Order: sequence, then C-alpha cells, then structure tokens
Amino acid sequence: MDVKTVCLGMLTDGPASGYDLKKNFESTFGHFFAAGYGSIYPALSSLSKQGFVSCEQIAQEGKPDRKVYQITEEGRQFLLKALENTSPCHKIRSEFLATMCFAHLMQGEAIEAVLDYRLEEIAKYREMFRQLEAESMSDWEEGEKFVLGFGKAIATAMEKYITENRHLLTEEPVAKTAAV
Amino acid sequence: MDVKTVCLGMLTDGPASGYDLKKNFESTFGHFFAAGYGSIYPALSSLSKQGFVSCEQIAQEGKPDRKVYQITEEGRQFLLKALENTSPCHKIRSEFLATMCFAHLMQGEAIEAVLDYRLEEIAKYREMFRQLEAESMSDWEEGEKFVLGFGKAIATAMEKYITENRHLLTEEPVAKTAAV
DNA sequence: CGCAACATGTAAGCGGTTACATGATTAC
DNA sequence: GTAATCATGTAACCGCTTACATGTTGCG
Repeated sequence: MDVKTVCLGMLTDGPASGYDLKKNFESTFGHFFAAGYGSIYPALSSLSKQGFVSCEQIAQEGKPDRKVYQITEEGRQFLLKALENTSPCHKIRSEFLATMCFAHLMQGEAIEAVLDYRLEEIAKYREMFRQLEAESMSDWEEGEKFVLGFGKAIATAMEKYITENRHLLTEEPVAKTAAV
Repeated sequence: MDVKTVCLGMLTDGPASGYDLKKNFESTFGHFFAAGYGSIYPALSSLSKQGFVSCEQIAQEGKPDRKVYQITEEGRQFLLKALENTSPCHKIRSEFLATMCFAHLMQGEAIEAVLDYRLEEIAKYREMFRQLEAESMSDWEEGEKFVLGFGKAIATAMEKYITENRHLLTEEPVAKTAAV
C-alpha cells in the first residue's frame, strides 16, 4: 500500500484537497504513515488520471485554485481490492535502535541525550493522541480508534522500557572478574 | 544513518564479508533495520572507495572470492562522528495500521485474516528473539541486549493490544440509538 | 534429486524526500 | 514586522528494492 492508496482511503471520508489530506497525514496517520506534499500532490493527479478520483476546481482570490477531490466508483472498487491484501506489512526503520546497538562506542552523555530525545518524541506523540481524543474522536470509525489505541499502547511500552532499562547503557560496567 | 553507516558499525565487531553482514541484518537488526544484498554490497564497495574499510580478498574454489572487510581508523572516526547525532529517528511505515483505519470498508473475515497474519509475524519475531538469546547472547554488548529487550517489549505490547482490542473491529456494531 | 547455504555482484526502476517557486491573509 | 495558515505544484535527487546473473558444496 502506497501513498496513493492511503489518499484514496482518506477520500472515502468525504471530498478533500491535497492540503486537507496533508493534515490527516500529520495527525491521525502521522505516527505510522508519513507523507509530504511532494508525495500527495503527484498521488492525487495520478489518481485523477486513472479515474479513481474526480476533481472540482474552486477559484479563490489571491490563492491558487482549491482542488477538491472526490473518490469515484472505480476508485472505491480499486481501494476495496487493495484492502483485500491480508498480509500488509508493518516496518520499522530505526536509527535510534541502530545507534543504541553501538552505544559502547559512545560517551555516556551522548547516550543520555539520545535516550532523552527519544522520550521527548514519544511525549509529543502522546500529546498529539491526547488532543485527537479530546477534539474529534466522537465521529471516528472503530478502525481509527483501534489504530489510535495501538499508537498509545506502543508509546507506553517504549517509554516504560526506556526508563526502566536505560541504566544498562549508561552505567559504568561492573569491573569484570578476570577471565579464567 | 543509512545502510552504509550500519555496515561500518557492524564491522567494529570484527572483520566480515557482505554475506556475513547480511546475516546480521536478518537476525539482530532484522526487526528494526532491514537491508538486502542490493544495498549491502554497494555500501561496502563505497566504504572501500572512501577508505573507511579495507578489503582482503580470499580466493576460494568454485565460489566467488570471499571479500573480508575491516574497518580502518578513518572509518572508525567517521562512525563516531555519525553516532554523535543525538536525534536519530525511529520511523514506522505500517500498511497494517493503514488497512485497519479502513476496516469499516472490509468484510469481517478479511479483517480477522489481517489481524491473524500480524499476530503470526509477531510470533516469528518472538521466536527469533528466543533463539538469539539462547545461542549467542553471552558475548553481546549492553547496547545489543537493550535493543533486543526493546524489540521484545514492543512485540509483547502489540500482541496484547491486538488480542484485547480486535473485537472492536470485527463485532457487529451495536445498533445505534437514534440520534437526538 | 532437490534444496539450503555459501558467495558476489549489477542494473533498472520505484517511491519518496527535499528544495524550490509563489503569494495573499490573518493573528500576535 | 513576522510568523503561521492557506494552497498548489515541479524537479532533482537519493536510497533502497527487486530481479537478474552465476556456480559449488553438502545434506537429507
């Protein structure tokens, strides 16, 4: 599943512009599927060429025309087919964990800084989740609630693990008893 | 941090061939930083050109020469610099969660299948962790243990969340009481 | 007999990131 | 005045994936 398909999925919720979708990518989808304008706009124009979305151009003063996209019946069919894939992946690409693998090559302060930064990032996600719940959760589909809960559960687990185990990385290793 | 830098890091553990590194990418690093031969071999030859690794070519009968790479002092310096980045990212790209966001467009059976597949994948990681612990953990750096523990903690949290909340996605929604 | 492990690489292509380009309006 | 929001897009680039290409040894 690529950015195109996710855009199509977002449009099942109602017509939207590329700009609108970007906000979705930043909020609801932000923690597990990132995308920038450089992916979104080309995706929409490609979907349009394929006939999976229709586009209504709304003139505006001072701003570029607002292009509001709507999913078509063919688009909906295509999306449903895409969702039939029963083995979607879940990939992690973590420079954080890679760095921690080489912690023994780093200075204690640097390790602490990396761990603190990670905790801050998690806290940001937490805050985002909190706001989403407060603001707009009432009209969500169950799926979206499930995904939000998933994000929260993982955030909690990461936070807990890091705070409980960071000492392993930063404490001076106990003098090893001489081998043999 | 890219594949090149991770390869360089792996070589601090001792000389190795591309083939050897691939095994590392499949075991220890597999759950958070994937890489195939198509990334590894070019990475090594690039590192070699930059003088960050030296290469000893060992002739073999019937097989291509085994190329054993060793990190150089310049390589080590470069790696240490790279590890100074105190804000390494941790990215998730999840087709699984994206799919679940659109669960309301899917049939119950398909949703179940996706969830079951995810649980199976997690179980595979779990099994891999178990084997790593049994086999080779004694000579690991603290960092590697930390990262393995991290993987286990996240796997546990995901498993728990999915099993406890999957019913939200697959049960028939309770008939909504008429609005207002 | 067939498969897994050993062992290296190239080349095309894809998907996504980043930087660039433009510019009005509104809130602080 | 300056930053954020609204609003769209292109183009170069980068890094990684996938498929291809080749061939031996050893195990069950």
